[in-house]
Amino acid sequence: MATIRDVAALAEVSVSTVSLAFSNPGRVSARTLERIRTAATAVGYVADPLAQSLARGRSKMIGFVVGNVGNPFFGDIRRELENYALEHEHFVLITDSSGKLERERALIEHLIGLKIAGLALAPSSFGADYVEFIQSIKVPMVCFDQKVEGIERDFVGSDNFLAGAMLTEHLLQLGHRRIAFIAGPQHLHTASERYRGFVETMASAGVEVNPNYVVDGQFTRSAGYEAAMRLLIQPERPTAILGANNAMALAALQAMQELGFSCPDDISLAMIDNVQWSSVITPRITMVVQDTLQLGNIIARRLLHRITSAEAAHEPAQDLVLAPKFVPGTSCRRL
Amino acid sequence: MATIRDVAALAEVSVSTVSLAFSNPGRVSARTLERIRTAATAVGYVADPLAQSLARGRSKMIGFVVGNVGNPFFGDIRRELENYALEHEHFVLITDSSGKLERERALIEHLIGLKIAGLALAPSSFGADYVEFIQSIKVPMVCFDQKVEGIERDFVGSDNFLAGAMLTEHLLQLGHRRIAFIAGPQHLHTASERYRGFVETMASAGVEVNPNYVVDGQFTRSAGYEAAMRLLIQPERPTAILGANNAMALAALQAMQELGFSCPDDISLAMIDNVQWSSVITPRITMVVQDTLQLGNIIARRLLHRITSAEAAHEPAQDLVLAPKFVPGTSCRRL
DNA sequence: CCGGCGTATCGAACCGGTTCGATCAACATC
DNA sequence: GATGTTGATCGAACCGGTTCGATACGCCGG
Repeated sequence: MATIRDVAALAEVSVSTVSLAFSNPGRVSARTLERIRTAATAVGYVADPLAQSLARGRSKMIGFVVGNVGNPFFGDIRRELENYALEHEHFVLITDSSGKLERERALIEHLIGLKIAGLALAPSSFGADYVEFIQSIKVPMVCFDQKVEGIERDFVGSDNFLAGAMLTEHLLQLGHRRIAFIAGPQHLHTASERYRGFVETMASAGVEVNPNYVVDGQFTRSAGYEAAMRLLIQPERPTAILGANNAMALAALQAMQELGFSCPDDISLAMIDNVQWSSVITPRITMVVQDTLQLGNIIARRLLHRITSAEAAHEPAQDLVLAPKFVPGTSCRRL
Repeated sequence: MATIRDVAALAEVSVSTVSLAFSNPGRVSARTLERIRTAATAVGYVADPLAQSLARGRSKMIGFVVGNVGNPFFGDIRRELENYALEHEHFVLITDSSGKLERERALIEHLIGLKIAGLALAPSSFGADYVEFIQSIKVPMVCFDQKVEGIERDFVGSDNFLAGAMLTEHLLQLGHRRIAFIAGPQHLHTASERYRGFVETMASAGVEVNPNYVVDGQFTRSAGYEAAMRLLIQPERPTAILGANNAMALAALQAMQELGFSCPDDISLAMIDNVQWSSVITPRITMVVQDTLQLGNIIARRLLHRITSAEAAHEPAQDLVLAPKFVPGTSCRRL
C-alpha cells in the first residue's frame, strides 16, 4: 500500500502539503495540486481511514444500533440511512443488539471506540441508568422508534397513540364492542401510547373495556401467542382482537387457526405495523403502518446535519413525529 | 480518555512495559503486572482500538457482507457468527450490498481499509472479473450460500441439487406430472443446482418437462410474480408449481390467490427456503429448508480458525455442504 | 572472582495520517 | 529602500498504541 510519504516523495513536496492538498485543495497552488494528484494516482494512493480517524479523532462512519436488523421496519430505515450517508461520504456500521441491553451498551461503546461520526439508535430500554448512559454519549445522535423519557436527543418516530386510536375507531365503526387488546411492555413508549390510543378511543365512544380483554404479549411472538390463547379460551370471547404490533397479531392469527376459529368470521383482527409477506397471509390483516421510508429519510437528514454542520451541536433536540397510515384488509368484519 | 502513557506514568514503568503487560502478561513480573493493572483501573484505561489496529495492522473486527441483511436466512447466520465471534473477542461489522455488485465491492474495500481480521461473504456475482477481485483479497475469508466457480476459499453452503430433487420427488410421489418450475438466475450456483435437481429427478422418473412450465423468476418477488402469472394463464395449467426460492413461491401464491385459484385444490405449491411467518400463511407451504443455525455455526468456526490459527493460512480451501431438510406442509395435494 | 545466560524492563522507531506555527518569497505600500 | 502583507510550503509534534533490539541485573557454574 502506498502511503502519503510515497506521494510526497514522488511529487517532491512535503507530507503536510500532500495532506493539505486532499483535505483542503483550495489552499494549495494549482501547479502543486496537479503534481500531487498525478503522483497519487501513479502510486495508487488511498488514504488509510484508520490513520485518518486516529489523527482526526473522528471517523467517517455512522453507527446504526437496533434490536433486530431482520425486522423489515428497521430494514427500511437502515436502507434509507445507508443511501443518504453514502451520498455524503459516510459509511454505516450496522449492529444488532438482539434486544439485549448489555449487548447494546457494549456495541455503542465499541462504536464510540471506533470514533464514529454519529449514531442512529433505536433505544431498547429506559430508566435512570439507561438515560444517564445515553446522555453521556457525546457523539452526534438521533434516536428513533422508541421515545425515551429523559433523553434529550433528536427523536424521529410515529404517532403511536394515533395508531392505536385509528384501529380502535375502525373496529368500533364496524360495530365491535367486545374488543381485546394484546399489549406490549408498558414501560416502552410505543407500547403505552398504542394502549392509550385504544383505551381513550374506547372511552370516548362510551364503551367499557373488559379487563379480561387486555393481555400482555411483550411485543414478542411467543408471549403474544400465549396472550392470544388466554383471550380465545374465555367463555365470552371477544369479537375482535387488536394486536399492538405485528408479531403479536400474527401469533394471535396462528392461535386462532390452531383452535379452529375463522378470521374474520369468528373473530376480527387488526394490527399495528406491517410484515414482509402480509399480502399472502389470509386473511389480509387490516393494519396501521408507519411510513418507514420517510422515517429513514428524516433520520438520515437530521443525523448528517448534526454531523456536518458545526453549529448544529448547539441546536436543541427536536422531536419529529409522523402520522401512521391506515391500510384496510379483509380481517375485520362488520357485526 | 486515559492513554497508555497515563498508566505508565502512574505505575512508574515505561509505555512499552504497559503494552506488554496487556498483550502478553506472562512476560512481565508479577509485581509490575499488579502495579500496572491497578494503575489502569485507577485512571480508567481502555486501549484505543483504532490505535491498536493501526499499529498492529489488523483489527479485531470481522466483516459480514450479504445482499440483504433483512433476509432471515442471512439473519440466522449473522446471529450465530456474532455470538461466536463475541466469545472470541471479535466484533462483527454487518454490511448490506442490496445485491448490488458495485456496492459490495465498495463495502469490501472499505472493510479492508478498516483492516478487518476476517471476512464472511455471501458472493453476489460471478465471472472472471469478480473472481479475480475476490481472489485478490488477502484477508482470511469464508464464503457462503453461493458457491462461485473459480474462487478458492472456504465455502459453506447447502446441497441445492438435493433441495430441488427432494421437492420434485415429493410432487412426483403425490402423482403430479405437470410440474412447473420457477427458476432463479441460472448463472448463480444455487439457482442452477436447484434447477438441475428438478430436471434430473424428472428425467429419472421418466417424466418429460414441458418447456412452457419452466419460467424465470430471477429469485425476486416481482419477477417471480410475473413468471407465475405466465404459468397460470396457460390453457393447460400445471398441477403443481415448484418455486426455487421463497420469494418467488410466495409471489406465485399471491398470483394464484388473485386469479382465484385455490392452493392446493387447484394447484399444489412447494418452495425452497423458509420465510419468517410461514406458519400463519395459508396453506402452510411444503418446503425444503436449510439448517441456518448449523451453517452459521460452521461459518463462524471456520472463519475464526483461519483468523486465530497461524498455520491456517496454508490449509487448502475447504467446501462444506449440508443437506437441507424437508418440511411438509398442506400446500401439496395427492392427485 | 569472572564469564555466561536468562529474565525484566526500557528506548526508540514505527504504523499513516493531521495540524499548526514557522519560514520564505513575492508583491504592495509608503 | 525599508516595511507590511499575503499565500504557499514546510517541519515538527502529535494521535495512541506496538515491536524489537538494547540494557541492566541476578544467578549459575567453574
